[in-house]
Amino acid sequence: MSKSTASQVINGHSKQFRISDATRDRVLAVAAEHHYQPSIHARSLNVARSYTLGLVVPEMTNYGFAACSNELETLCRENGMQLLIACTDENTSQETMVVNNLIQRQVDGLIVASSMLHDAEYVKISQQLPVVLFDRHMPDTLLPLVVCEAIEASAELVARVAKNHQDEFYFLGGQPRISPTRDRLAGFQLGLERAGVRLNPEWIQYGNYHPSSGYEMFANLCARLGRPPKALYVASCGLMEGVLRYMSQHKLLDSDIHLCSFDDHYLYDSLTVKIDTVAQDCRELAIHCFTMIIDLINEQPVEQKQCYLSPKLHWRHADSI
Amino acid sequence: MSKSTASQVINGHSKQFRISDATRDRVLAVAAEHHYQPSIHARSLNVARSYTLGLVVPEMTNYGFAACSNELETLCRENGMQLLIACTDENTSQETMVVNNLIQRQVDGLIVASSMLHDAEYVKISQQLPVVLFDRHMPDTLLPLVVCEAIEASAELVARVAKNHQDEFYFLGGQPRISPTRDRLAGFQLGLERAGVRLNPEWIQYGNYHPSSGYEMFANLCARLGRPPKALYVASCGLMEGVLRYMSQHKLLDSDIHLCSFDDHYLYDSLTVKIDTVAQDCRELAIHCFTMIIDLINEQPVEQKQCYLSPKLHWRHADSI
DNA sequence: ATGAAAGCGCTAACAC
DNA sequence: GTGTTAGCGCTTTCAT
Repeated sequence: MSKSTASQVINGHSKQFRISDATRDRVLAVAAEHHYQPSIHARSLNVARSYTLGLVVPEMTNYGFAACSNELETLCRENGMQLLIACTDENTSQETMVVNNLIQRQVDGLIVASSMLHDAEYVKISQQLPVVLFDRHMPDTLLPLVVCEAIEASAELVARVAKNHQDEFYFLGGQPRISPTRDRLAGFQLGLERAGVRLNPEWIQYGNYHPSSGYEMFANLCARLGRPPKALYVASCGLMEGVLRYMSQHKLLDSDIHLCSFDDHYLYDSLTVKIDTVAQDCRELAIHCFTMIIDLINEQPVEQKQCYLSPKLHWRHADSI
Repeated sequence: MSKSTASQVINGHSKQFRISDATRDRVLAVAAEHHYQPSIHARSLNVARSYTLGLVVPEMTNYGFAACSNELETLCRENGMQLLIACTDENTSQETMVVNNLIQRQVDGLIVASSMLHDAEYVKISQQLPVVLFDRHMPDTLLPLVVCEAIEASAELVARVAKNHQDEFYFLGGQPRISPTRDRLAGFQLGLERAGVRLNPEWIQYGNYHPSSGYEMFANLCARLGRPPKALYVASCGLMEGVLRYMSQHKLLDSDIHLCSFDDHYLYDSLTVKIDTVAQDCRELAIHCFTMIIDLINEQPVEQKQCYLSPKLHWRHADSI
């Protein structure tokens, strides 16, 4: 019994190599008896694949990314792959570093929620290995991507709320040039327009996607107005965290501000402050990312390289419904 | 210039192999020019190390585990290692599977928040590679571990609250036999005792650490009493999620129930319901896990193999202070 | 101070 | 049907 025979059996190629059932069983028996564990590294060295997938996210503590990571981990595990997660802290140079790290570890594919403004880096990388952008995308990029459709959903949310808030409706966003901010702002503007509300440019505030930035922007707003705003659209869950912290510290939680936001969180159900949200479906996002990257890795045709998922609106204000 | 010389230089062993500065620079120049990336798999195959660490957690969506994972990822990255995260869904057979997976990937060490009742499996594994238990531990285990001290902290919390709630004080826990439940219950009992309150065995409810279990236990409790309990200690953040969901659905969020729990969450600051908590420090937990496992991997002496960290109490009720 | 050679454990091509 | 062989890219030992 030789190594190669054993190898074929272990990899389940016994059929196509016409190996007799007898020897196959013998191999399997010996393997089981000796608790044989094939060396992934030797295998990877040979076949030039690592059976790993790289996932790059800003932070794992953000509930949405945690949920996506969790789903992707499950999908990977069920398919004999291992997920390698790396965090960028929303920092582009750190992003470059972690991506290089993952490539050096020879990940078979890369799923990235990028903080970069341009896709240049990933266009180059994608000549080397499959890349799928998710959650965020760069303007005019041709790279495969999976994101939630933010514009129409935000517009719908905002339009309905704006009906009751013609005079003021503020917007807190992250970095102005990345897609989540741009799209959510575009939706916000579109929503106002549809409600027949003329946008006051002073309503728009930019920061970054750290909770502290949400806190700060909201604090500034309150200082400027001398009171909390009457209606506010917050562009993400992380920013909302900061807003809520400020409100809680300043006893504003039962002021009659109309809050709405992109991203849902289960604890929003338990707040006195009602928050209407655009809720992304993380499981769906994860499944699409996974099947797309796997198809790319296996060089199977991908029918739709750019996938926009429809989020659901989650209404919590009685008067919004 | 030969492969071996290059190898020495790349690995920074030029000194101890008495390689001339001239050749060293030449090697480095060529490497840079060709964007040379050493193959981790070839290296791993040779030195029988993968420069990866396995982390096993019940779920990444649990805020505490997400935070710990995030911290550990950063620590690994800063030290040239890669974190491999796997989820068990609180399921012991899945735990066995993911652990085997990680071992097969030849992780250099394993950090585990185990759902198992016994340490047998890990005792065996730890003969093969370093294992550190974290967050949870098995009774009488001698394995290295890093956990938060739960008994004394819970007792302190509960004792103070029980002063005002002599007549009833309920406890919702997870699986009765795993350490988080046992320790937190022990603290609860101790706290009552210190407050001079006699424990009514009916106050104690067990489930598992899924939010749905918290919901269900709380629903049962309300049904039994015909009203929400006056004081309640919830053994974890995940269970509290379920409790809050029930309260929100049944408009109980401004009832005068005194809630307290193990595990803190930033959104608790924004709830009308006040929750006093025992707050674990994830960063500290992560740092201790990391340094311990690295020392074990490098076979350096570990001064303290079982590390109990002191959590902080986070008071939100005015009358508790 | 540098190079040659063996071998880590596996897979794939090819010979028998 | 099964065994032989070469080589994946690296590190380490030993000879020069």
